[in-house]
Amino acid sequence: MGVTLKQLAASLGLSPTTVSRALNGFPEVNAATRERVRAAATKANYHPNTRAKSLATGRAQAIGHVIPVSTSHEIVNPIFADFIAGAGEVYSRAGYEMILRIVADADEASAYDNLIARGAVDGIMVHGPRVHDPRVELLAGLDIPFLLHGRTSNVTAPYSWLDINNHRSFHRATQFLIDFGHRRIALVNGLEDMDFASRRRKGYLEALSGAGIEPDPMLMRQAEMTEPYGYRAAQEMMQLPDPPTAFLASSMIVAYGLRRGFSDLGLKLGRDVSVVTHDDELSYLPNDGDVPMFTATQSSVREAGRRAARMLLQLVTDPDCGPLTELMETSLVLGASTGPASR
Amino acid sequence: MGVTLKQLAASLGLSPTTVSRALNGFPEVNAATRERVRAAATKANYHPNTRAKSLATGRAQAIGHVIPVSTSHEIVNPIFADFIAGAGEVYSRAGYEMILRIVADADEASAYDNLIARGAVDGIMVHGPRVHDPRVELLAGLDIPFLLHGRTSNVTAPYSWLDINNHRSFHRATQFLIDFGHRRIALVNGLEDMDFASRRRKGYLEALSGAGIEPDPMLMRQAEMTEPYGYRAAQEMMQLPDPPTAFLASSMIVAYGLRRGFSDLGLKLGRDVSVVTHDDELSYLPNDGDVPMFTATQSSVREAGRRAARMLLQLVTDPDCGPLTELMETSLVLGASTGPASR
DNA sequence: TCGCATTCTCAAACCGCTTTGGATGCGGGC
DNA sequence: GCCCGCATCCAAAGCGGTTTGAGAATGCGA
Repeated sequence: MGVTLKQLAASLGLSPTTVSRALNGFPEVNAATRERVRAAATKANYHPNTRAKSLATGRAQAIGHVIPVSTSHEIVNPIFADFIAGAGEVYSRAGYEMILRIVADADEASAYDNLIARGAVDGIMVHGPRVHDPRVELLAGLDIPFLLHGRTSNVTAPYSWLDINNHRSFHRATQFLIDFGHRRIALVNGLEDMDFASRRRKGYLEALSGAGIEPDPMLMRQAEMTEPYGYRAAQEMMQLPDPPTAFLASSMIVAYGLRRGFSDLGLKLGRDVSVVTHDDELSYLPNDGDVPMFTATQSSVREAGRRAARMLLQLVTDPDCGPLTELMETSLVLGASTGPASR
Repeated sequence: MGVTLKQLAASLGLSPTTVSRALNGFPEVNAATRERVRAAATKANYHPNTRAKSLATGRAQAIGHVIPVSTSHEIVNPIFADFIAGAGEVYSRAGYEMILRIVADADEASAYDNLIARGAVDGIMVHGPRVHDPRVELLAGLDIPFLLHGRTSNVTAPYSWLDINNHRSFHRATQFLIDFGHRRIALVNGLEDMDFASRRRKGYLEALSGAGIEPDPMLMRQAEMTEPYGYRAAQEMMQLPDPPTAFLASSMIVAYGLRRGFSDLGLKLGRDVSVVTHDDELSYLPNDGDVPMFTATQSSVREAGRRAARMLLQLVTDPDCGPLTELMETSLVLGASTGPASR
């Protein structure tokens, strides 16, 4: 609907070639002409048609994000919003478009090759990798740059990823609770076929065994990370014959659920029972203030989005820059939700 | 990177024209030929290049979503994720791509005309409309179908929107509390330059005045809807000389904050103090069960996304189908957070 | 004044698809 | 036998840009 290059050229009495080169900064065009062209372009609100441009150049100038929505649970992980906000920032600055596909996880494979075969994107961001995730091999065979937010555990070939150190993070958190004298420590985890959750569990188990504590299956749960899940975990585990004195939560949302569970049981967080949660620093669930409400392993998923986007763009511009990987450490921030074991 | 139409045609000994028509279901092609083409296409994993196709047809087969992120607060409204999940479902079924732009609200205007001038999208979904929102007029002048999720209050010309009945919703909620004997009712609102928040406030005020209750500025707040905001509102308002006996919350997140505030004051929800909240039915904050935790004005934002997407696609396919509008009613669901005024 | 190297500009091909306007071959009615 | 209509297929012209390979204009030295 906008002005076309041809029209602009005609209005200036120049050829499309010259106008194109003028706008794209090629050296072989007179400085005065270039200025004249630039002025006319902004005046006419000329923007090159993306589709035409990318057809001609062969680059789509777009990155695809495929968000899986589990068909069984229909849950949209709230961290996507912040991650995407971070990534989006970087893309627009770099002149890239973000194209988003929401797919039921069953259709995911076809979503990728559809996206690629159609030439719609130059690169792909893979969300929510599972422990065994066929997508990595699928994408590796497809000859397009891609990057995982997270990792997967069954792939030997190198690939690009950005992840937080879930293992160390939960190892440290567990160790911290142990150092406070806790021995009955519960893990309220996300679904453990998700790679991040699986790593957290390993970190937790290693810390326990390092301290000679036998893991108790009654104290380990996994589920979709909703608030009521946290609530039920608190309620039910606290009624065990030998209840936990501390909890590890996989997200702030779950931690809120735990907190509500305790408060309904008349238990005070940080005194009667301790909680360490992972905190993705979602913008609407800030865990800050003079003393943050929760002791947390903290890492901004928004920042992760920014970094992941930058890495992926680098892979797109220079496909041979090799697999890029980044492991972000979390910080363990002391809040009001932890205290020494009382008994 | 995939097979091109030309290659496919060559491999079949046919012209590109025929192959194109065969695949697109034109009648002037022999049934046997068509089958042959189809078979070859699936075998070669042929997908038409989106950019080329849309260049040729003039339709982008894409819808743009512009998500404003307030520069001052850097808050990403969590409802976007669910709304977009709903819309995305509809788009993929209809063969449309969703392209997402995250923009600081200052740059929003330019984001729109950039998107359009580049011919990147066939339609635009407008998020988070404010009471006075220049975007509607801007878009109206741009000759592209668009639809607001929400409304704006300062525009006289008709435009397409899908909204929930915020006014009636909060009017009913307030009335419900009044019927329970509450007279000191607090409103913990979102930012009131947002249109939805402004309408909720009006509904609230009208119900109060209908009952002859003088609104008290001390009982009305507005801010970005975070959990700590709810917490502080509860803490501070309950320490007023004449504290409220009931609260209206603008979102589940705020309601959780309120709840935590009360519980820290030793007050029990539904007995000592009542809360009615709006519930967008976010997937990770379900308010259900035998007796939902909160009495709530309930409306699925996921479903809103689906409907809005369908409406927008209709506007795209038939631009003359006139401004489309839909006002979704919320249901007032009774939960455990409300009870008769005690004093 | 001419020749030649520099600048600057342009015509045309191309990216991968759709679509218009024929072309071809065949059978049937007259 | 001729002409027409129908069923199939195709060549070529776009869509709106970029890019290659030249051509025109200019400046300079000889």
